[in-house]
Amino acid sequence: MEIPPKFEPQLVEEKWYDYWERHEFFASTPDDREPYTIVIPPPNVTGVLHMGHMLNNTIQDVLVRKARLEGKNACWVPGTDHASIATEAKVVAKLKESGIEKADLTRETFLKHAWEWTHEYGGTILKQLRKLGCSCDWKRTKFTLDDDMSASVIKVFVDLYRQGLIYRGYRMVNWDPEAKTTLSDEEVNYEERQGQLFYLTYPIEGTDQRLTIATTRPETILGDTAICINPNDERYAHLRGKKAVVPICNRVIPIIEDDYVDMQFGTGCLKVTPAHDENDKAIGERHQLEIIDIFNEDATLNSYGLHYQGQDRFVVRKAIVAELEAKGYLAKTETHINKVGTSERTKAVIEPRLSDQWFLKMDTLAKPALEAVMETEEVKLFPGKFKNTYRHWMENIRDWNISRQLWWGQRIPAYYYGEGTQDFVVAETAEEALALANAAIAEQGGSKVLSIADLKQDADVLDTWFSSWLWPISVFGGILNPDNEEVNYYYPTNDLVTAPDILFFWVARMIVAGYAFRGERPYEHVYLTGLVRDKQRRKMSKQLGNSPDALNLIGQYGADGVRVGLLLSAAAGNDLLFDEALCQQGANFTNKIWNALRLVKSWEVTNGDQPQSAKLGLAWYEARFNEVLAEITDHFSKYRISDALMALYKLIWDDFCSWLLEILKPPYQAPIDKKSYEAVVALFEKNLKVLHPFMPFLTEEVWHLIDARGDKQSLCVSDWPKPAAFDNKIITQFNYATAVVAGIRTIRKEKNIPNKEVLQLKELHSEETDSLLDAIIKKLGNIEEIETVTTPVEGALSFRVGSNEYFIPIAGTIDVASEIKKIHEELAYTRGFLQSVQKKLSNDRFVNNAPAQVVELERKKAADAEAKIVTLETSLASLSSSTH
RNA sequence: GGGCGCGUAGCUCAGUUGGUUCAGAGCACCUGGUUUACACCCAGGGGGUCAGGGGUUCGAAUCCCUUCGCGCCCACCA
Repeated sequence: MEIPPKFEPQLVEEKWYDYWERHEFFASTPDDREPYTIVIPPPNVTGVLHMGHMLNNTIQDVLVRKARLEGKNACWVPGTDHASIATEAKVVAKLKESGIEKADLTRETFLKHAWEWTHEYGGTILKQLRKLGCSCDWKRTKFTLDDDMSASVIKVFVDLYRQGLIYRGYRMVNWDPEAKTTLSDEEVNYEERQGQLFYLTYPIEGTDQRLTIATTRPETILGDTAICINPNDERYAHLRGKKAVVPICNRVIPIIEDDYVDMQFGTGCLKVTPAHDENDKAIGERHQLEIIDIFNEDATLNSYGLHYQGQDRFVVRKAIVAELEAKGYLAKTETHINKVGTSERTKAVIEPRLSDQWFLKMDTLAKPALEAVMETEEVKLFPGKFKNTYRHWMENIRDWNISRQLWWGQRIPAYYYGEGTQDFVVAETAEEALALANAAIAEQGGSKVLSIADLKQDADVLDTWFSSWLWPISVFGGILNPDNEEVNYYYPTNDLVTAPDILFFWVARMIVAGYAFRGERPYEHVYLTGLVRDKQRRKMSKQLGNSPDALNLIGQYGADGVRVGLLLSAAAGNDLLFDEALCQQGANFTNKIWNALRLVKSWEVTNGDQPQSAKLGLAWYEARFNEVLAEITDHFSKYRISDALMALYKLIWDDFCSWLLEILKPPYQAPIDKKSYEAVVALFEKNLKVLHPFMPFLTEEVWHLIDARGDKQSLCVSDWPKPAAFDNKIITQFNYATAVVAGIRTIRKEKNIPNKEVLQLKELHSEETDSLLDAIIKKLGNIEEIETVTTPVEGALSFRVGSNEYFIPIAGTIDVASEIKKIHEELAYTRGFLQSVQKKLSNDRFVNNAPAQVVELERKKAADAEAKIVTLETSLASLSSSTH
């Protein structure tokens, strides 16, 4: 069969992916085997594949494919997330483009548009994952808004409500005026900004005195309902019990006293605006202050804003400062750095806002999740450094605001039947709610009987994370049907692979949910990848335009090349500095393996004798393979995927290609013996098995070409090589031989002796070597004859390996002076080394305190060095005498 | 403001409980090489006061203290 000179990824990737899918190799159903389960971190349904996804999913695919090869029942559940804020924002923007405002649509019409959008773009990212080679069980694909997924969310909400863990509260929340919804604390980013601190003077009622307060938000004075001083502040003793007048709106407000006020900051007088600041709200509650909300939901001012009504808060800030200054209320202005909260999604500045919201009590729920990571280690984080961060968060967890003022998501199953804020019931269906509502009315002594039309369901939807925290359970139907075969078999899952930025949003909450709803961890290991950054360490982002197009990369370097490129630089938990050059390295590696295939396939096979060199080389590689396999196994157990790949990369490139294939390579146009050929094909196949999780397409193609029996099963369901004991001695011996070969090569290079020119080698033993090695040295050094000598050879170039010396006689004159110089240098180094070892050995405290084996080692080092010095001195003497 | 972590070759990073010639790997770089798998390659080579200083120890990249530089997380100071 003719093998093309180059590996063309484009030609084989689709072929093999179709083949895998057609044969349902990725499909999983419960059986007797040990399960291996991963649930995908569901990407945004309307998203496209970016570098972070590529990394995450490549790692997951490596783990899943390896488990599959190991004979486990591997199940990787794919799916997408409805991502309420992000998706709703996209839909709103798209509608706006066609001239439609969300506000003009009914909820039903809007949702119709959103679903259309979802159906149009929803499959994109999953198709892209196929291009990357991801071996998901596609028939299991789930979407967080699927009917059964939503039903699970609603059931959990109702259960938690009935346990008293969900409550409705009038609270200060993070308000995103652009998305017009609340955000959880985790969705707010704080940034330092240069702002200004304004000192404003307020008249004191009934006097001509004034007091001065400092504020960063002068526009909020219109919502002031008190001035607060510290009760211990003697400076302001005269203000006690008085009232102040708010400038511009001329409202009269009390002056109150509270310990909260820091006498050192600003002027020591604090304006209190309970509607727009969490601390002020707390003070307001302590002192029963009035609450005046001056903003509309888009953060323009409402009627309390007087002549500023309808204008944006930041516009008003400038304008009101000017007005205050003009009217003599502005004492001074200082620059001031403060932290400003912004929305993770829309980047809008967050407005603290009081509103009715739904909350989930977290303290008791969080406890088992904290213990699972910190104490029992039922859940292990990789790398472990994230444990501290996790603990800190879980120990200081606050109640979770789970309501969002959006339409895209699971609607809160609370039904209002009366005018009071507490006149509601919570139920999974409207019918059930009706029954509950009628019962509640009867209990309150009412006689009215309601119909479903009288119930008003809460307008808000649930936070997206309130659905995704159930993901590992709900994808197996474990919420609705807790004892079903699927969830019992696949849950708990094995590994979760995700980025650290959603450790709290998602990972921690899934652990909470796992213990809360199944009494068990959701997964055993959490592998936290780094963030993908560019070469300058900048985060990849659309705005910067520094994020390469994922599919373009695959087109350019092949899926295997991109996978290798990503993995090579992705130490767990470290940010990954993405450089396209790494994909090139990956592509080069595919080419290297391809050419190894072409070489092996080019050999003509006969029944001739197996050369000694081939026999030895094969035995060595067998041992070496097992040694590296053990290393790789160890790396995998520590989730050091990048190190596992690098070990394999070097094994194949250096040991297999550069050493073994060169040893086996028959002379030009000569055939190879059958025994060696079959052995090398078997070893090649073992390489492919271990390499398959990293480079699935290339390895599958080579697998079918290397030994084209025609009936061969797919590599992805073959078997992972069994770890085997290996012969350490042969590895040591072989290393000695390679050192001799390297010595010969160095001399060839230094003296410009072509590789083609056959040389003689003389060996002066001081330590015994295995003569079997000679075959390898001869072949790779292009040596005709190796002769053992007992005295240094005159008129020859020399080099040393260990304490043995090698001589290569060459025609023409030898530069004796440079040979002597070389030996002098080696001698100096070895003497220095011996001295430092002897110093150690003559130190009684070392000999007495160090472990015996360490001391023994030092003794051996000394003996070896002494032997080498003797060798060197003999050579030197011989060279010197030859000059006379 | 509090907490956590990092600083090793030009770059990205390994270096487990202090002890093999422990100062490493990959990439990059330098030199030479193309009739006979691969120039997407082969062979050879250079390169680091392990951030600085102090200490513990027979012995420190590794443990302790300190200085400098950097990153992340948490926090209501107007």
